[in-house]
Amino acid sequence: MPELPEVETIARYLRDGRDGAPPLPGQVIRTTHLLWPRTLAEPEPAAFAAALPERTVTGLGRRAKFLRILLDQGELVIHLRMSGDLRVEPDSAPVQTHDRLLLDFASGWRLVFNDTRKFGRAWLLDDSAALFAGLGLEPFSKEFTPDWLHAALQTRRRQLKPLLLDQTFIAGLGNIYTDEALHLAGLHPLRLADQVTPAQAERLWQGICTALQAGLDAHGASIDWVYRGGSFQNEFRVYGRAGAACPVCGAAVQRIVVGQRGTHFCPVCQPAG
DNA sequence: CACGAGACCTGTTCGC
DNA sequence: TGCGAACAGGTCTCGT
Repeated sequence: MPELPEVETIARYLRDGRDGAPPLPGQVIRTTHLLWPRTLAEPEPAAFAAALPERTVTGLGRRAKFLRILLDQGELVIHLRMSGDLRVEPDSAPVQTHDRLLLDFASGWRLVFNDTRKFGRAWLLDDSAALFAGLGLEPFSKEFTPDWLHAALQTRRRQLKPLLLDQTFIAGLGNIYTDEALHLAGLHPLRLADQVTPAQAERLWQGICTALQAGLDAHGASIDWVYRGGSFQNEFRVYGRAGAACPVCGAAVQRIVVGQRGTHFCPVCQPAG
């Protein structure tokens, strides 16, 4: 579920507090409960349980789709993958189906990592540099420019859709925002990267920035049974709209499969070749 | 280097 | 109504 805008939205909620729940910074961990061992990528469960009590949350952050819970010593990194979600509630609240990891704070509040499909992972690290090594540029960084994008595209001979999903190229795009960005740019998802002109690269850069910012402004997208209050799903131009009218030209949105991912585009606004 | 298939998981929706 | 297939916001690994 979560792409950059969703993870960033969750990080902001955790940092600032929401719906009566307190901000996480300042919270002191009292104890942990690991309900599904494979959710913990590192370290071993015993070391994890022994290390966290008494540590204090000092801040929240995000790198790519990784959520960073900074501690007075080290940090807890969480990747929500397809179905993960985080919530803050009193530690007296009943454990829910698919809850995988609980952090109980001395204040009586609790952070819960819920993850239906069990793809999500958590790492307790002294230093996250190694985990983040190899990730591509952040789309909201000053280094991400039309010129950089055009030059980077020239070095790859890949279809745009899978390339934009590649986290070592640009970090944070997922299936929704990639389809939306390509539609905004008027570029076919199967176009080859090294055939993109400077003008087209600039449109793609703008499409990526516009789609991600719109997602952030809407507090992310909420679909199906995973709901967090975001509303970007109401603004989808092509994602999940196969057969419906393109908002620009009215043609029927097409769905194809690229790299095993559903891919949505307008055949008129995003011509092949 | 690029690509496709399979794995990891559970749940919902679709088609017959 | 029942039941299997297809599909879902992600990423890793392996074989070609």
